[in-house]
Amino acid sequence: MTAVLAVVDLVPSGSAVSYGDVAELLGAGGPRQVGAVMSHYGSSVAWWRVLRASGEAPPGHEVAALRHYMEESTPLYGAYEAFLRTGEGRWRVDLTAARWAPTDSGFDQLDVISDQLERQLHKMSVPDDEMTV
DNA sequence: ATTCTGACTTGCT
DNA sequence: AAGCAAGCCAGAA
Repeated sequence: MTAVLAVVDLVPSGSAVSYGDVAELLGAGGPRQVGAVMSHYGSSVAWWRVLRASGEAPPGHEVAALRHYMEESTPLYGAYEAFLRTGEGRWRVDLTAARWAPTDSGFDQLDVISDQLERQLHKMSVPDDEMTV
């Protein structure tokens, strides 16, 4: 799960990714797994930058998320202002515009993260004496 | 081992 | 646009 959180940390302010994107970048698991992690440990990171593929904020946190989106000027659709005031109306994050495209350094980070994850999955501990293969 | 559940997705009405 | 069914993956019961 630390892997998921690590990926979320990579997403810059003003942009976002879907649960599925994270799973893909991670090269393991699926959207539901990412969602599960976020629901339990998401509070320690910028959770609002991970949302449904449709652009809807995480269930039960739409108001808090919207405040963040407005602060970060994340691309939005619809009557979000009205929603903030009255709680009525539909709105979404414009993922086609906000979706994060990993930078070069970002890819490097992702490699490291997915490596660690895989190692963890295989439950393989690296012998401290020889790591050369 | 089997069944259930969910901050998910996609495709089809 | 909105609802539904089926896939999907892991962890919990």
